[in-house]
Amino acid sequence: MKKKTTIYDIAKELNITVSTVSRALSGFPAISESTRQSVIDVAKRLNYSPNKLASALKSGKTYIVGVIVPSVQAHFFASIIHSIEEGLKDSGYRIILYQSNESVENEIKGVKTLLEAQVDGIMASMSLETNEVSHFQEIINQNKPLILFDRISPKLKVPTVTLNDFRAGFLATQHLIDQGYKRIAFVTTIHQIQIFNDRLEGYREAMKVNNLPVNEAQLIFGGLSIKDGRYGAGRLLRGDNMPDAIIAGDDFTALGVIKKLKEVNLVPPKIGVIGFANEAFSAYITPSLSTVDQHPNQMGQDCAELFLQMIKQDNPYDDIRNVILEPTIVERQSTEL
Amino acid sequence: MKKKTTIYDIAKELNITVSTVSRALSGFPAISESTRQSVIDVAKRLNYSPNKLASALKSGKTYIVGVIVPSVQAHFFASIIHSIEEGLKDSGYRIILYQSNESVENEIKGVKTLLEAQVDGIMASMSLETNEVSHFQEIINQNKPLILFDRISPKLKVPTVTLNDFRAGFLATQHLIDQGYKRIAFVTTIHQIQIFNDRLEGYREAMKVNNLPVNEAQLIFGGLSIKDGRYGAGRLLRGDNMPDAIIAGDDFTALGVIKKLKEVNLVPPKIGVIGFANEAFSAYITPSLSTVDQHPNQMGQDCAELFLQMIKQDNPYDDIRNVILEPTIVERQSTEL
DNA sequence: TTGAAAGCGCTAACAT
DNA sequence: ATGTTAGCGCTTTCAA
Repeated sequence: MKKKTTIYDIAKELNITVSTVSRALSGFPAISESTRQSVIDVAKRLNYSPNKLASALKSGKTYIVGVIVPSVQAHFFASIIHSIEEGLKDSGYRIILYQSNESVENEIKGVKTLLEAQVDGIMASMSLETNEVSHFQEIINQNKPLILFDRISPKLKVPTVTLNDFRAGFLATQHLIDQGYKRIAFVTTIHQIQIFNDRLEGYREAMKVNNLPVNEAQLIFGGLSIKDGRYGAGRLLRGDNMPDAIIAGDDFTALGVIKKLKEVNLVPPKIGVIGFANEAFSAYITPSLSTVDQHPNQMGQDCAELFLQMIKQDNPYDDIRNVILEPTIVERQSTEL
Repeated sequence: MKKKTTIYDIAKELNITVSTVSRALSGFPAISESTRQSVIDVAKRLNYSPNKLASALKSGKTYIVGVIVPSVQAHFFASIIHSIEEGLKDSGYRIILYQSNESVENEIKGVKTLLEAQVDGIMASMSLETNEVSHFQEIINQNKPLILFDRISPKLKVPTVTLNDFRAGFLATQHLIDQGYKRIAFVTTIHQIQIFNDRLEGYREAMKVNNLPVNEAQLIFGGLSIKDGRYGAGRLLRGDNMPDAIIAGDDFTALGVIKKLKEVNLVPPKIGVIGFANEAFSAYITPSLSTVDQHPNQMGQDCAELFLQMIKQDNPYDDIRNVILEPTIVERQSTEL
């Protein structure tokens, strides 16, 4: 391995100084076209590759944004990440990904790691476990942009991009009611995450305006996963006054619910099932799953925009915007009574 | 925003020098327990957070590994990433993700970006478009570990982790034959990627040892996606001597094939369908999809191990190991004649 | 056990 | 248009 070329090597080669080289390479205007060209030529010949670490250390800007998500395995988050990248790429910002795997501990470690890596800002969606948010506060203290999306906390006064989750819960419920379902159960998470509470409230509201009773025994609080869906459905089947429809906390949970229902020959839409997130598989399972589209691509795009705006301001938290997207119902077979 | 605390602030506070602070913080042995403790106390009090950029610049090690994958949206790659993280975390290495989105151009940009960010090594799975591999050569020239997984190139003499893809193709075919299928078609990619060629060769071999003819008109070379699967199945249906089973290049393609077959009432297993990768949805579609498990978790773990071994050696390319995993057939309804 | 000092590769204010 | 120079925050050799 030959030692890496630096701007000093280029400077020596051309008998000029490093500052000239630096300027030539970074597109500084006040420089003669001929020097610029020769610098670029020599750089190419010596196979020069800039050390962004050094430049970042000096300039204080890494052009890297940290993104923290519960998991990339959910199509929902994968899509958001994709559009964040898309929305950022023209401005030269890159992202570095950190997965919390739904653990606060990992999330705290993530914030720490990203901050130590001197990222220029952080975008995050919280883990299910997250109650306490002081680790995020540190980002704000450093006056670096923090943007929360989807799973946010009201304790943090930062720009956010979310779905109107109350409305999402309302629409999902109203859709079931419109299809003729009446005894509607809800299988959701036990964790105190705002968006899940909002959805539940939306559900209550829809039941109320339609003069339908909410059977509190049919609100199942557990986890969100295929397994939890099976379990939740099982409990509902064993209870009195069986529901005729089930709203599941997300599409994975809905999948578990459906599996359980199939086993006891109550294949949807015999019992209606609707989920949230419009996962990749939801259109392809049988029966296909009705769900609520949360517009991940729009979310990612908005995150990117908010970030770009924040770094333009002298104080990123001068003008805190909270973007709220409207959910869309995706009607499929599982609710097609 | 108060200025960030540095080791100088801590040093001043305690009337010692930065070198002592640095040593105290990095677990240097020859230091008195009392100084170490007071340094740690003050660091905490001043809310010190190390600048890894500076430390990396000086030490030449970022403890970051770049990972390049075609897309995180495929469960297969998401699983690999997850186990790479898992396998690396005890050694203090973090990963930064780069998606090529199946474009060579992006892939080249990815290598460049990661190298400029001074990552300590790179793990990559190539885009479908990649033929020319000189951009990867640069990593080797810098004497940094490069590990290729799944989609590799024989042009690069580096450690690899792959599936025995010849065997995968063979087993998939043999499975169909064992189920009683005889006229077996293959829908795969037009791109010259080794693993896809190997699978095709495995298929040919299995047909041969079973004395079954290969109908060259029933080898469809196109893309790999739901859309491509539909298209491929369509072409096969319109041809003479319709196949009684179809091997699809991956599970997404298989999904497209199944959708098309359902439309014409040839629901698998009436026509057998098998895919590759055991995607998340494959168990849940109807009929559930038989597929080839490529052991992504094992792959990720092996990548991490190879990397850890490479950085331990003085020359990372001293002892090039090529790990080959054995595929496993996952039998489901789509081939259950 | 601790200190002094050089320097990683780059940028940018100031000077010419 | 180009040069000089002082760091960014840290690690590490050498000396004490």
